[in-house]
Amino acid sequence: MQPNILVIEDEQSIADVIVYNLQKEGFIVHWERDGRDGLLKAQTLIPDLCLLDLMLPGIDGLQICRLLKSDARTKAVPVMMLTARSGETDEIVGFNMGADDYVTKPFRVQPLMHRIKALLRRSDTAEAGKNLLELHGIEIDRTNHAVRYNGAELELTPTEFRMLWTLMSQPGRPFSRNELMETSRGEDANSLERTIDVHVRALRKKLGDTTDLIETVRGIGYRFARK
Amino acid sequence: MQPNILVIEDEQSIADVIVYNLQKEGFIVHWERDGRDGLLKAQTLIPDLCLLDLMLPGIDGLQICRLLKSDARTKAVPVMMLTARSGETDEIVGFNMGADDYVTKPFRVQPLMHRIKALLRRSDTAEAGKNLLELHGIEIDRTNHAVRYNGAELELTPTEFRMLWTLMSQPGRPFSRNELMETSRGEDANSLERTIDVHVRALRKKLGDTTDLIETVRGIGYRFARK
DNA sequence: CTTCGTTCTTAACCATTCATTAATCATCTC
DNA sequence: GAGATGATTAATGAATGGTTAAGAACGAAG
Repeated sequence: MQPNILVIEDEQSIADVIVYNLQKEGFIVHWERDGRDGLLKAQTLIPDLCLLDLMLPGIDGLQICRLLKSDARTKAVPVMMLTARSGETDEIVGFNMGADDYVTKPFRVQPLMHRIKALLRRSDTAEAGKNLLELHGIEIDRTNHAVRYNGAELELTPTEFRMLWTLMSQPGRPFSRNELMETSRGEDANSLERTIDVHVRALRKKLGDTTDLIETVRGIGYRFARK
Repeated sequence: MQPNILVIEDEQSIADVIVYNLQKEGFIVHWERDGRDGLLKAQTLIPDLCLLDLMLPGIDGLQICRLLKSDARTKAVPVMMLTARSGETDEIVGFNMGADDYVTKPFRVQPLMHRIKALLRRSDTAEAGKNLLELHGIEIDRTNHAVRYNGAELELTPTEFRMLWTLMSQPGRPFSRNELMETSRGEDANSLERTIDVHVRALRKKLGDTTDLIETVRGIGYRFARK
């Protein structure tokens, strides 16, 4: 299972450390340095966790957090706040704003990683089934990294697996090729659009070409059939 | 079976809520309000899980946790920390002290219950009750540090043994190389990825190369075959 | 303290699989 | 029908995993 983590942090040096370590832990990492961009990203990507700096250009972290928590789509995304100052109001307000946990700068990396994992674990069990999606006889299981189609196990490559997960996580919603690539590969997703087509082709083939569960939305991208 | 849960918490109001809800879930609940008493209780009772407040009269929670984890009898008891403030170093140390999970106050009851159950589930196979696992003719016995394959005793090195235990504790779930290394070597697992491959290779060889009980999950890690 | 044997790790190399690209064909839209 | 967009295929190169052997680290015994 490789959860998507969105990091919204303007300080390059801090972001670097965080991103590097998250990647080392096997997460797919997305980094936005501006508050507004971060919010937009969160709403399209719907990450598994959002790591959010309190002080940001654009909008400040609290605003973002509040907006995330009041939007039905992102309501369930656990938010970990990164606050510059320890103590006082900032922090307390952080919790009223709906942040699920927070860490004060300066922080050490290892504990931060632990807490991120703990937070993910927490939200996993809380809304059980977040690691298992099922629709149209397709079952995708992130815990066991397995896909079954009408009971039969399918062998997917890592990229295919992540793309299918993305598509199935929001059935009916079309994803641009870029979005698809980013949710499966993270930040540094710079490939030609045809590349994604090839992966879709492979997926369709493995799912059996008969019923097209992955639909093409001309001019936009692809989507998983809702019904 | 009704697991024993030891709650060490000095605030009456909080303890009430926790105890009430745990009982409602069918657990046998023990409550100590003082740190020192709690420690003694833990050592005599050996509960299936210990819910531990960070700030306590007597000894503080971290001390207790550390003592629990350094005592052979209570080493395996999963500890869930209850911390007053998030973000502080206190907490961060909490993980270094060996706590298995933690929750920050104020907490909501339902998620706490979920996480307690999750922690129990996790440690059922991994830690507490079970010291013997059996699957596909392989029998691994932690008390005697012995492995049998179709009756025949296998000679495994310590690392191989721990890795096999980890893998078999959750058949079907793939473990990243990092996870595998951490569970067999502890926190500071700092080795190349090939190192793990070498151990897997050795394990596979000893298990007989014919049927691959340890499966490779490309891009993720390894898992023990579920079926 | 040295020696020996075991176990763990590293490094180097090989094998396989996967992602990407490019090239060509098909289909849709205006 | 022309231009744009998507589908398909095969080729390549990069990423990933497998394997082996050598030597570092550790511990036990002399």
